Amino acid sequence: MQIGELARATGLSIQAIRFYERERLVPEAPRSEGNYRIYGTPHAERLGFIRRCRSLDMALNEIRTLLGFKDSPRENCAKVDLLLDDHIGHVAARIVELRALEKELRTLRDQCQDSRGLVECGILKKLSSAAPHPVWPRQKSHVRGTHP
Amino acid sequence: MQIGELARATGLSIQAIRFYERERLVPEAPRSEGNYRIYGTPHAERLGFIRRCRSLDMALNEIRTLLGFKDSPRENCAKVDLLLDDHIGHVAARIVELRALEKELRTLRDQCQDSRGLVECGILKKLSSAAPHPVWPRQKSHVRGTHP
DNA sequence: TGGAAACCCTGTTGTAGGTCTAGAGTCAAG
DNA sequence: CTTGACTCTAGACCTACAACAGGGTTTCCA
Repeated sequence: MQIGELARATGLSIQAIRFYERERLVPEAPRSEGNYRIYGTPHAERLGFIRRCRSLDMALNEIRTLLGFKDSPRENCAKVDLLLDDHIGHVAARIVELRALEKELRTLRDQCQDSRGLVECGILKKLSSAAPHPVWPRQKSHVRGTHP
Repeated sequence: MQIGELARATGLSIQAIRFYERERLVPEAPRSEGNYRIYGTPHAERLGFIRRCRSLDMALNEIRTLLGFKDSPRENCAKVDLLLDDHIGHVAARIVELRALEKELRTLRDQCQDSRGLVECGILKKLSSAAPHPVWPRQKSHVRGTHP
């Protein structure tokens, strides 16, 4: 199987597959005579695992850890739990943050009565004035905002 | 006012202020004899505006647009509304996504009964098997995930 | 007068998770 | 022999800064 077919099979992009190889999440694929990467089902399965983890929004380092657990099955299952609990915690925290943010944005949005001139635009006025409560220090958490 | 004092006043980092200047979100500050940037209250106000927008998780491009509206007050207030509505939409959509994600993670988490050996770890088993429903194509939306 | 501390400057590199492009090589069909 | 589909590598680009290196400036105190 060449990389294009593998990409279609896994739903990953060709560049993503090469990227994961560079990042050592998957072993280097053997090459054909013409230097094309050749894959088998084990590769496809491992990449499927990665894709499912990514669709759960895990970081590559978390996935790396999980793959390590899979690769050396002497470890304890509890560590997998811990990683997942950790990740769930981050997701839940981000949801709380975003809900507060949405509320604040809707309040701001309601400042605009209708399409009167910009000079009186309540939204810009609010954004220009000092914050009623101290603005939070920018998030340093493991949790991203709303832009990709 | 030097850049450090301005940073303390606005709650931004010094690097962020210089970054916003390079990105032309604020005009270039005049310099002192020793080539230090010198700021006045208009700079502080503009940077405060930017900071409040950032704390609402707006992208720099959205902020640039808002600043443009402020700078040329001939435009219609309705455009500000539209931008904000758009942004609220993205935030709301991300919340929906993250809630589905959290649910899926908790289901996965429940696969682990207790600390039995890795070979039988239900979580890894689930992650290894094909997805029950087709995994969503990776998000291309304007909305970030859970890692910063 | 000299030196330390605190401040500032520019420029470069790194972050996460890839995408996109350029320029070149490979392979099968017509 | 050529076309088109596929692949290769290397490097730039994206966001919104943070961190650092290697220097200059200003001020205070002995």
